[in-house]
Amino acid sequence: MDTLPKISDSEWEVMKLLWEQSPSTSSEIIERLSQNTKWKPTTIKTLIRRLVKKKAIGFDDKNRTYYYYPLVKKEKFIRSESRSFLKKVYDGGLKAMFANFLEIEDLSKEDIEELKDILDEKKD
Amino acid sequence: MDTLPKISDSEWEVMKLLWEQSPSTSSEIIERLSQNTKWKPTTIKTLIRRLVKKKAIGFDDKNRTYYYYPLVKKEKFIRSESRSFLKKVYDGGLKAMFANFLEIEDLSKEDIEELKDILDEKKD
DNA sequence: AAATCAAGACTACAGATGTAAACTATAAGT
DNA sequence: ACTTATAGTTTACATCTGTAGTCTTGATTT
Repeated sequence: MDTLPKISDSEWEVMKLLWEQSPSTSSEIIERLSQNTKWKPTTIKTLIRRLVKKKAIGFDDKNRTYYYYPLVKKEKFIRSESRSFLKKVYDGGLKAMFANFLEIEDLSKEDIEELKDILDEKKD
Repeated sequence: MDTLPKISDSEWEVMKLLWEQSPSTSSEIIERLSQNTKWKPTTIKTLIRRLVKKKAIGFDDKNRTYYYYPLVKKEKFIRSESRSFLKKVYDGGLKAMFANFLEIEDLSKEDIEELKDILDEKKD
């Protein structure tokens, strides 16, 4: 497929779990999401169902229990999401965006060094 | 105010115009937005109206024509939007985000140097 | 003064989203 | 076999979004 399905903010949480660990059953997903959110199990089931409908995730049916897994690669998603964010908020200005993040986030000296290293690698 | 209103993607386009140039009349906004979008004038008027309702923008009424201007500062918005993006997509991992953007976007050597300078200043 | 135009207000309407309760069917325990 | 717990399905419902048409009213033109 070429066009990535649109994933809502809440659905993202489910995707992130599955990208991190799949296949997972819905109870596992519910279990883990309940730790960080206040969502009721049915809410999470709805999210799962919608992701299936959007073809963002699939599942294997092993005697009545579904094992869910992502159908779209994390990288593709992150890339697309990152691009649209950059465009929407910074009008595509990567440097402006970087500068802004450097200002609004607290960075330790170590972080700063690491970031410089990352930048250096790019300069090859 | 403490809680920023939620601004939709389309509404952002209006905000960006007003942050850049305000006050503006609706015809000016319509005029300028029509260049980059396919929105009908009424669509744009709806966006403006919703932003007023959300208290993201305000207006002065000068004999039947409204002059709109932002009620929330660009910086606050960008900051909040940036933070939630970082959290949602990169789980708050600034370094991961940087590395990823450097991969998918192009930065000139000069840009990289500038960013490193910013980092150095940060290190004070 | 009558007709017309422009700006804003009101109405519309389908699809997405957040949030969840109710229902169903099956597997498992007693 | 009967009850119960469980996973999945259906239904719900208000709000937000994208997208726009219609209506009203004061201003402008003839």
